[in-house]
Amino acid sequence: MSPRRVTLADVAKTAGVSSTTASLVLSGRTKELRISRDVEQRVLEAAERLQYRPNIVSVGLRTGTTRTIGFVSDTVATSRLAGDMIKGALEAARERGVMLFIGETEGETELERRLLQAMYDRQVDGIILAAMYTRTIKVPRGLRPAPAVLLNALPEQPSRLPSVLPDEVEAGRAAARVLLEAGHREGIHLIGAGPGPHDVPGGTVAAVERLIGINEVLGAAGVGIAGGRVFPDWQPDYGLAATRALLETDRPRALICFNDRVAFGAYQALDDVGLKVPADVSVVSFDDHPIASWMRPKLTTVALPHYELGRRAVDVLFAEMGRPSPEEGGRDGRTGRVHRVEMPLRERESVAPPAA
Amino acid sequence: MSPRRVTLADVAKTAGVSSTTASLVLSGRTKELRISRDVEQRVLEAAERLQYRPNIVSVGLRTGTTRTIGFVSDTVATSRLAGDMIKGALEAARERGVMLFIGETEGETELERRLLQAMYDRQVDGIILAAMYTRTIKVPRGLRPAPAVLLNALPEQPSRLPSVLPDEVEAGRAAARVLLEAGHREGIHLIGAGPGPHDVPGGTVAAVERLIGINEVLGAAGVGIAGGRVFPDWQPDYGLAATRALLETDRPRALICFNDRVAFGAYQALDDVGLKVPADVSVVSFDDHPIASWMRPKLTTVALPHYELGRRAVDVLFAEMGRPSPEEGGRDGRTGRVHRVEMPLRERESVAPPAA
DNA sequence: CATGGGTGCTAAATCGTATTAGCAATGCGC
DNA sequence: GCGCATTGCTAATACGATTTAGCACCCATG
Repeated sequence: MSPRRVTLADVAKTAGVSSTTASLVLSGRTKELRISRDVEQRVLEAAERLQYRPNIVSVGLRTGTTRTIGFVSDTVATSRLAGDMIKGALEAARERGVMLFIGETEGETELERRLLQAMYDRQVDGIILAAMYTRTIKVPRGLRPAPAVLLNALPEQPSRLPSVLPDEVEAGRAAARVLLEAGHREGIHLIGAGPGPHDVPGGTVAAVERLIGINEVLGAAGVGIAGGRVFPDWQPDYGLAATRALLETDRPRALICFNDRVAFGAYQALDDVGLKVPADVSVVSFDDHPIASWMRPKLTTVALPHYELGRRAVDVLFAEMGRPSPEEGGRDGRTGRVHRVEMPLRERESVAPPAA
Repeated sequence: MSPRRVTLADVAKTAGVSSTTASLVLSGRTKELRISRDVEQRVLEAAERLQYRPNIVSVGLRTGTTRTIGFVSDTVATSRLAGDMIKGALEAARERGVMLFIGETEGETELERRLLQAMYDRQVDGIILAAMYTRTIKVPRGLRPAPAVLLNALPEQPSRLPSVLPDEVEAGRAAARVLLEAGHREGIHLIGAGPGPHDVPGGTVAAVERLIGINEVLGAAGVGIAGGRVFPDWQPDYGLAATRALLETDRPRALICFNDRVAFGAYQALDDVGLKVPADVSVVSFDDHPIASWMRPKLTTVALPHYELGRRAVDVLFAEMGRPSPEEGGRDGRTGRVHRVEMPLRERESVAPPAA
């Protein structure tokens, strides 16, 4: 039989004091409650010797705080990047001595409701509601009982929940800048969205915002976009098909692909017609998926900072937990803050000055 | 102020009974404890109307069971596949009404110890100890307090813990069979391990077992292995380099790559010298990483069943939790069972009969 | 009419901790 | 020698459930 857990009462007994005293000492309140040095030492020593660890379940019952937060996402597994987001959250949580519950909703409202319930039943101190690709989400009703943060998502309806998002507009600017700085002024094509601001796959925030950034920088330099191709899903085969179609009519000098999988497909199409990257065509992309550095030449891309997003979500959640809960009808009912996380440019080998 | 949670006492009061009775009814023990139909109805109705949900923290304190399990892995984020393992575990857990704590050890013993502590402090009912690539691990001391399962890992020292692993030997057989069935009898090269049984990257169980399976099937058919190349890490650039080196001296007819990233590199090397897959060289691989179906031609590979591994780990853990804890010195101290999960072959486009 | 045996419910203890309220002992002023 | 503050600790309660022990009532029995 496994030895029973050491309890506070055990510590108190071996130290020869009441459990009240033991509790006081172990929560470091000896000063304000005038416990003698001697007793303090005895308790600390007993706790150390018995390897005492507070039972968090009990503490949770007593205080209502469990040092636990819930991470609810639509999908964990769709991309390697999702894992990074969890990893970031995990590490930030660990630094604070907090554990993470993980749950997947598969995008189903009913599952989501049940999952949140299960977490509240376990008295989580807060909730991170994450989307695996940046999009707007319906904030579930009954997200009341604990502070919450939206991660990689914006609320469909105005909400007082804060959100943490990649800075996609700036990412768009960065991608455009890379091409400008290499000397590109014409033949710049978009693969995955554009050229118009409404030519985007359904529901993606990323496409819209990246387009804004791209247009802003290119526009300011007096450079036009030669063309753009939208398709429903940013996968390699679509990228391949779209680039192929493009090559039938145009001779692009530079491609802005809306993610690395699309760029992977674009590489294949360029290869098929004998065009070399970057000598003939420069390619810049977004996400920094692992394949970006497996491709030849290695792909220059603006990274989605998934790890950092996860960390920030925990930071913001803690700030949220610290603040007094918004009173009914209080003036704090303004919409939640939007935190933007920088998307770093990874310059590799796929961009070069246009050939003369 | 958020409305206080509904407690069992609230239900009891509105039903006009004691909380003992309410508890009895809600745990379905009305029969054995002779509660009247009438009272039963009143309680159920009250619970329904008040939307009562038991506080699991409280239940946890009272009964010691929290309907929570801990998933401790070395890394979550290294691969897309790791996410699938978590996903499988998550879904299996959800079906049983159990939540998952997630934690990462980064391979550090101290972190692992602290993580397990934190989980035990929260009274988890069981622990899944996972490795992100199949290997032997040192079972941490103090894995005592709750049932545990090894996932994708074998214990270094004999241990009574059960483990769940992909059936790598059979996977090796499958890979060899694919080539044999296509008619390959010679020029079969191994990229990533071999040709000898000890030519494996350090610590990988997968390489050893895959080699066994490959040798068994090829040997039984009287077919020899033309050669093998080991390197420390199964990444694309190593695959590229190894295949390049191979091509300088040999003209292979078929490649067995030890994972898809290696195969990705091998494709590049073959492409460089103008060899076509599968017309000139057949390629078969392991893992079924997403790129396997992005590559052209699509890669035939034996899939690592990560999702299924995750599910099975939960199944096995539950079986473990069901059984009485092994008494000190009981005869149940034999080594834990090893559960093998089938690795399904994904036949795609990279294998063809050898050219005449 | 005391005894005994169901029947249908409840009081109270328990899990391990935090916290409020208060108690005994001491010293001090007057 | 009495009141009063201060010091240093403890008893008791609460958190929200489960579970053990048992109580009150009714009916039948001899």
